[in-house]
Amino acid sequence: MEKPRLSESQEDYLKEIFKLRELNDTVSMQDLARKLEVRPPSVTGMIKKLCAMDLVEHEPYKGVKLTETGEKIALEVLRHHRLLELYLARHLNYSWDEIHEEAERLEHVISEKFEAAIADLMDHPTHDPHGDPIPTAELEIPYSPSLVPLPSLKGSKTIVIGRVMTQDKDILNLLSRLELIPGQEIELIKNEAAGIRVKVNGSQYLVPHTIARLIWCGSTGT
Amino acid sequence: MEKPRLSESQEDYLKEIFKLRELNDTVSMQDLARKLEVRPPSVTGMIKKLCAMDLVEHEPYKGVKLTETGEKIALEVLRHHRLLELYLARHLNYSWDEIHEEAERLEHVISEKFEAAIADLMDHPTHDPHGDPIPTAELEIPYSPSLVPLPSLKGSKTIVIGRVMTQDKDILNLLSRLELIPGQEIELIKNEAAGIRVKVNGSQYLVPHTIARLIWCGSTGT
DNA sequence: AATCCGGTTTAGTTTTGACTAATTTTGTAT
DNA sequence: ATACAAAATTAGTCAAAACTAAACCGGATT
Repeated sequence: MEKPRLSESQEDYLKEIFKLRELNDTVSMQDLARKLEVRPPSVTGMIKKLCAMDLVEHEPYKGVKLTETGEKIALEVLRHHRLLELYLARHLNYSWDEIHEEAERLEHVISEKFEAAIADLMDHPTHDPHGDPIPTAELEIPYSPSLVPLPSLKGSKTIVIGRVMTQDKDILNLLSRLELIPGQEIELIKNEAAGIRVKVNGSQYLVPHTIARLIWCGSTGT
Repeated sequence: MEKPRLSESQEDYLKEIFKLRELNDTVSMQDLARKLEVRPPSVTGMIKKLCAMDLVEHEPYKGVKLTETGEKIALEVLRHHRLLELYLARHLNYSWDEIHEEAERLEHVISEKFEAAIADLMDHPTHDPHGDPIPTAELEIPYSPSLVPLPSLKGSKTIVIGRVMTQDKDILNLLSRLELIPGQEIELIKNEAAGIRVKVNGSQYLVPHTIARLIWCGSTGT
């Protein structure tokens, strides 16, 4: 099975299927259409092609999942994306909310050489600035400490942010200004009706539930 | 006149027209077809579209040239390309013969932010590793010392390589191994029938005329 | 002046990946 | 059991950018 050259679209489909699978366990045409910003018939059409290439399996009216080969490719793209995000942040002074957009375009065009060069330069990091795991060069997903969404936590304690699961620029921008970013220790004050009250570096905020559920936390380095 | 969003193909056409214009002063469909690795009818077709967008002017059966707007865009792409080449060489340890290929793909997808970031990082360089001038942020072509092709030189003297005008990987690879690269001082020995005899860092080579005419030289820093 | 030939253009086709409109399926609610 | 609504699929269209084959200039040669 030699390696077929995929279009950027096709890579995006595979990547998105992979990411949706992590959350939903069944991936619908509609979810894909929303994420990829295309209409459902376009998705059905593309899925058919990917099916013919043995990159996905499709039960009509049920859902899609990646084949072994499809997942490999998705992980390659994801590795490019996340290495690039970290690289842009660390070496080119990109702010937290700008990195996604640029990486989204670059991920499809960098060579293996480029990938290896920036991975070397950054000492083979395991997580990107949003806390997302970066697949290794062998396309394994690295170990991550177990995390839970902020709203699921009870009582009041000190925790650390592990991952922020959105790529919405405005939300990211807001969170970065509040320093609600991976690695940050925060103090859980109270779970109120309107949101979750937290203390960050001395400042106290009420984080609305809609935003709080995007923030995944773990216990502080014990 | 608002800024139209161009496809990568279209950017390549404009860039190539600009580069050919520097050499030939009239740009034929065939030259373009060769450079872009496309058939002549494809060129005619695309030129028509670019004409309709007021990016080029076309005298049928004569040739094309860029309009003001078209040239601006060509210079933008060229700036991206040449900044990227230098960046890859300086910061990601790319070898001299690898940079062109990668820059060729990246030039179309990097943002203004990326461009500015690497330009800053490198202190706003004026020439890329091949000695080609890098258009400024304002899209002016920077001053370059005047150069002449190696075969046009008579007598025996010491000169400095200013520019190597090819992007053929094999030739670049050869030249870099002989250290025949911009900035290098070389000693002109003799213009023979088979080529030009030069001395570089103590080693003497016979450079065939086909290759010698790609090497442009200036006088050593007086 | 007529011819010829290389370069250019026209005409028509293909592929890719989107779209809309119409139809079909599936699961749920009556 | 039937009907309905949401989701998925089919059928057919469009635009971009390439292609081939065929027709068409226009400058050099005779």
